[in-house]
Amino acid sequence: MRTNAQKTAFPGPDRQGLILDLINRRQRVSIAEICEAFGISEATARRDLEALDQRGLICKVRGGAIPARRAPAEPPILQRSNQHLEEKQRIARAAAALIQEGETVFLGSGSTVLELARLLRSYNNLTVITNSLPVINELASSGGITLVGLGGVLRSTELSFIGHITEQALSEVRADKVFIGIHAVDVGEGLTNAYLPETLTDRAILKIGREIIVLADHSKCGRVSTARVAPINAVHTLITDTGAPQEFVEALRQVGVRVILA
Amino acid sequence: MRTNAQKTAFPGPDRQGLILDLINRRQRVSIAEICEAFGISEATARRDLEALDQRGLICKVRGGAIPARRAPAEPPILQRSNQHLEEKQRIARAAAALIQEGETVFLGSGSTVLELARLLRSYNNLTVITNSLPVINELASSGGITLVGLGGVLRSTELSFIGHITEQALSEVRADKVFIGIHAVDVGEGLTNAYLPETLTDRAILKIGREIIVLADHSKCGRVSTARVAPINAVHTLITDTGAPQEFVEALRQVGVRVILA
DNA sequence: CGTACAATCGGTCATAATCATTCATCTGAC
DNA sequence: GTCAGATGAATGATTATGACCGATTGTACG
Repeated sequence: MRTNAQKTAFPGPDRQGLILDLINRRQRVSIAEICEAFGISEATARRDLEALDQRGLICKVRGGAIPARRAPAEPPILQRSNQHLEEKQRIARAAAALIQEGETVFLGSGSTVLELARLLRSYNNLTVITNSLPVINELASSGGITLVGLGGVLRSTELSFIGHITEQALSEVRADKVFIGIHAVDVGEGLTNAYLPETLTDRAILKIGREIIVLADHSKCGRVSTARVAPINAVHTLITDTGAPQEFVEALRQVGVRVILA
Repeated sequence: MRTNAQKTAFPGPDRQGLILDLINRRQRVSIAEICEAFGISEATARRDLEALDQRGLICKVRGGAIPARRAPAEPPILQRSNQHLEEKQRIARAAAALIQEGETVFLGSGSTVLELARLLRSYNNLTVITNSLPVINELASSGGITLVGLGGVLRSTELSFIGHITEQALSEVRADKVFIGIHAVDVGEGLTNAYLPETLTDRAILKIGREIIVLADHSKCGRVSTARVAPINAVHTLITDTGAPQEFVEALRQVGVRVILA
């Protein structure tokens, strides 16, 4: 009866999904650009933005819309992730090079590990276990990855799950490789963190993997923090950047830790 | 039960399989295209889509249908979540009114429950347990809420955690009130969902709370879906909107379910 | 500092497409 | 023949859309 099919447009709600993608990609999109891109009127574009804004997916501003930094709206981790960003990305690339398809890997919390997660989005046939909420968000929509979240009590400053629920879940899983960030690494004191309640969870994490790989930029090297997590010989591989003190790298290698300089 | 085969080339259920293939191949198919392709009326095309949607194989959108599972960006929850948005928000407000500070509540997955989570952001001294990633993101930055994530394997179409890790974590927690959405509610068949593997997790969820509160807009009422989750007497309270059929509400009250019309 | 101008916004309204529902008909099975 | 399920047409309800208009906001200019 009706043969209007070749109407190029995307009716209704699923156009909103495309608009959302557009906004997330371009960071800022004007009403006029949306009208042009989809061949719709200003009123409709406005309504779409209104609907997306209602659901908190974007943030309307005068003249258009910007992404709603909400899920990955990280308080402290956001500030930190810009420090040493270059080094962190290099470290993440070196870490990704250690991962093969078909493997099961654990990713811990921290901004460097998050960079690693970003690189894994396009992988196929990979199982990722994590207790980091930003990592989960980063990989949630990746079709090729089986994502296992650990659960537990959310520590809101770090956006990671910790506690006995986390530890119990850890006892149910195993990983080929464990990638964690750490607050401080020292040859004598080993791995140390700033937050005591997290220690037990960190120790449980170290037990689930055959190979422990620590990601730490040079600002963490040779430092000692409050809470002891594990001795240095728990670490198989440390990936850091070329800014790490030469003698620190040497000392680590002396005690049998493989050190990769990215 | 075996069907007929008449003048049309592709009778009944067989045709639905072909439609499913078509949708999966083309990503988006309009009603009119289906009518043309199979030589059937608009009404029949609609019925086929309805049947496929009920089984969770596709996702109906205005003007046609799209595949249920698709990698890019936000999954069907996005498409679905602005249908009946007004009703959902009213239902969410009625649900929030049942929550007092100091309580521990469980929030399930689904768009209506997500609206409830949005209302809880400003609460103080509240413990929220959830297996829904959107709910976690919504409440992650809320200082007054202790947030317990359940972990498990992430089901990417619904962004919820399911599986035996989830169920084990559930055995560790208890909640004063359990709020869940559901795909379909019927007096005789009770609660039913579209996705079979989720059933065990849903049942485990029902066990952790003293009071089970189901949130379902009127489009879910009197419907039956594929997988049985629980009989109707497992539900203590149903919150729906005023669009629910009067006789449905009456029948529920007859069997002892408290019904709140928002 | 205030005014004028333009862009943008939020709302109403009419229109057309789409949807859900009902009812009558058809087909094949028993 | 009777029956159940499937189908198609018709109907009223719902939704998406675009045009219009007054209100609001931002900005340039005197």
